[in-house]
Amino acid sequence: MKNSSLYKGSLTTIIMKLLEENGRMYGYEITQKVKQITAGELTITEGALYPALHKLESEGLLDVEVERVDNRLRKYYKLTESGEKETVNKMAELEEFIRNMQSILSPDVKPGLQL
Amino acid sequence: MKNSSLYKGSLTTIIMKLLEENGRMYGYEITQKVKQITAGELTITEGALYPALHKLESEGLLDVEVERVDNRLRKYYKLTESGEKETVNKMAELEEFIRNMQSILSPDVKPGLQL
DNA sequence: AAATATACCTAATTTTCTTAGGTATAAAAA
DNA sequence: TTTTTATACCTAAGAAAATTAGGTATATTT
Repeated sequence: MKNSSLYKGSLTTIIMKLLEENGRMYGYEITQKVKQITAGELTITEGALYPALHKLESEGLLDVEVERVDNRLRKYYKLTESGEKETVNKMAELEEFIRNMQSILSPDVKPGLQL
Repeated sequence: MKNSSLYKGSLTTIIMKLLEENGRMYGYEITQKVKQITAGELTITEGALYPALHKLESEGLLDVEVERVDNRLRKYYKLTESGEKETVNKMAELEEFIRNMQSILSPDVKPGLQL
């Protein structure tokens, strides 16, 4: 398999975190940034990315600005105010998720366990 | 939401790791163990669990033994040899996944970055 | 001239999960 | 004693989120 099934359900979180970090980004830029950050280990497919961006926009979490650069279209996305709030929640969920998965991975390091 | 969408795609990994740790377990026991490990934060629903167990069995990764305890049926699952090998892969994938998500979460702590 | 990179998109299908049921026994609470 | 909760299994319909496999178009590199 290319990407492990573990990445299922994480795309929205990834998009919002990148936009929080970088202010505004366009779709293709997001795919390249993820490749770079993960040293090529995670590839965001366009068939997943674009529908996800459109959904976030329709939910009012992202705003779009279309620009023409080098005679090619770019759709820049940025977080709305509501999107920024939701990003905070997403980050808390991600941290909790990682903690819980690490607890399963390392059964002797349970949260709150006295050693 | 009950469980964050981040857990999508992680159920098989969780099941196999628990079976690797505990030798053999039955379905209900798995749901309780996950609740316990995650301090109630993650709830495995039966509608997800049982189909997942049946799929792993049909793929030859799990073996089943049915036992009657207190006049109730229990289906004990354990890893096959092939299942044990696959669990090693799953654990590697989980560790890589966590590393990559942490890289996105903490953009200043990229893997291999000189600090 | 052809291939690769940039940049957007959608539609059909698959995977995985949620929701909402169902059956049955045992123990605890009202 | 009746009802609820816990134990223990199950499935089917639908939703969510992805994969796969296309499509269009321009710019750059081979």
